[in-house]
Amino acid sequence: MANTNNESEDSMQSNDNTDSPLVDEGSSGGSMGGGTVLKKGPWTSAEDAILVDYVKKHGEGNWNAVQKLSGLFRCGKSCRLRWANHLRPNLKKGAFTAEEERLIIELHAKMGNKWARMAAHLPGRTDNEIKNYWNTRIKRRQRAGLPLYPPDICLQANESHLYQNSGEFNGGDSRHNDIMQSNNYEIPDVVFDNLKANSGLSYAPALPDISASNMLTQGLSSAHNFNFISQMVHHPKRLRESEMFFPGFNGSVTTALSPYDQFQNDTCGKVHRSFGLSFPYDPDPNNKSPQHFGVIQGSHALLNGNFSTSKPISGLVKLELPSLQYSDSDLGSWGTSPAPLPSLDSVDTFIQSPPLNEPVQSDCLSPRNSGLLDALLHESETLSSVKNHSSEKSSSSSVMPSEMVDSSNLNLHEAEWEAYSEPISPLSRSAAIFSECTPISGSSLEDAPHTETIPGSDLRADVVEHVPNSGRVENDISTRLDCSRPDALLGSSLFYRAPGCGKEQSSVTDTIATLLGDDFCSAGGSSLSQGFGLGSCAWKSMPPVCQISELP
DNA sequence: AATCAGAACAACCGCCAAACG
DNA sequence: CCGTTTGGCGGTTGTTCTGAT
Repeated sequence: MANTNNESEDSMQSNDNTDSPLVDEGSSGGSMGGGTVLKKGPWTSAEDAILVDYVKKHGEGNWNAVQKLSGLFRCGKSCRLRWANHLRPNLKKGAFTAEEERLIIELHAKMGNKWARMAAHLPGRTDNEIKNYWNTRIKRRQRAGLPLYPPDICLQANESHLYQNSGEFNGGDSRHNDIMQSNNYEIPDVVFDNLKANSGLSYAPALPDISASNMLTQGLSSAHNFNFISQMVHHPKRLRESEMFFPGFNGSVTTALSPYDQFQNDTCGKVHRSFGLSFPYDPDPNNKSPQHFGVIQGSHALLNGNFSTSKPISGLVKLELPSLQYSDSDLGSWGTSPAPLPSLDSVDTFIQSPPLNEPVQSDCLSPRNSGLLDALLHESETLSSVKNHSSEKSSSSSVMPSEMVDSSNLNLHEAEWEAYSEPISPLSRSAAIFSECTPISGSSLEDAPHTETIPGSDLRADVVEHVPNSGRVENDISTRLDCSRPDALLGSSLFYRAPGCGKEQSSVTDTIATLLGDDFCSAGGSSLSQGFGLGSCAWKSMPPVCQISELP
């Protein structure tokens, strides 16, 4: 800040007040605005009072008039910010709740750094709060060597980022590239590097079937996403304006959110499902409702979450590969385990410590923790089967539940997509497009809740069965959400280095090829293979997709 | 008790787009 | 149609607080 001294309005207000409550040049670096010295730096309570009074009298807006009408020596911008972030009524102060945190992550996975939009989904919260929270979280995870998103949604997150890069998401706003980069700064090294370096390792425990399916879905949907993107590329407006991108998501979620309480009760569940992940995502020790995670999401989430001690196995390795191959029983165990999220510190510790052998890691939360090697072997085995099936892909009833779900969902949700899409929105059409890519993830997500009560062993079956049949709105929403993520491709990490959509995409292709080659080839069921194993189908479909995206 | 690192928070800056004249 | 103003958004920076060493 410009001024080092002052008080933060609340605690230090007194000093400034001694003089003119409004102008305190000494402490705050002032700026000349039209000859007047505009105060900068922390606001004093006196200033706040003036601003509040001003808004009461004149209402919000016309912030530049504040100085003239109220005598407050602050620029309009500063006034607006102060009002929006601190003085505005109905502001929710205090730490984010577990639900909010989870929602933020989910939203970020879908939207990227669209703080304002995200704030719209969090009543009483400001974009600045969310931004700060996120940035802090990023730092934390970066430090911990963890991927930006929980394994469950990691791919989704990447997709969203990719999406942004592609320009679709943000309407080609160059700024988003920056955002992406900012986000990616972490992902690339962590995820990407992990992919290559750790291809051999699988972070099996991380993803339960569901999550795996999600990931797969993403991978599968990625192609769709590209298509979507290519179509969407033409939209001149910012993404912001086209929120309908996620008609289902925004609509349902937003509405649900309005009443926060309701949101917590109802929406959360929906959202979680919709995202298909109920990831426990955040290592945040603050999580107040572990039960949440423990149950639905928890089933995967927590456990698979980055936090599970089991995951961190070999350092950064784990990129969150989906492990669909896990036995249901495993899943069940996951779901049931109410274990609290490990703190980041613990994570760090694991990372630093080597571990495959460490029994400790394996056991705790993650189901697969019994051993990475085991997991790898298991995965490799599965992988082989997966590959076989993958060729047949989603359309067929492959072994992969996720795929099944996808295919089923594709048709299933299309109508709903449209329904959710804004009639007005030019993008409504996009909804349909998305619907095509309907993701498995959605299904997985959705099911997560369902499976919640169901024994882990039944989980997969459940997914398969329910998804197609269920016309549940929630499920749909979730599906949409996933679909909505046009950006979705497997990992922004894959793309991040290449600026520009076309380049990115092409680079993606190359990267994919490389990854496939290295990773898939990597002996013994590489974690990647498993990660993409599911997605092997998706990968296969990728090339065409890329080409499409490259089209003008 | 002192120091340091990290987290959390607040505010500013620059850019962009819509609104307005 | 063009230039200016205004509002909004996202990124960055600075300060303070807190916990660990």
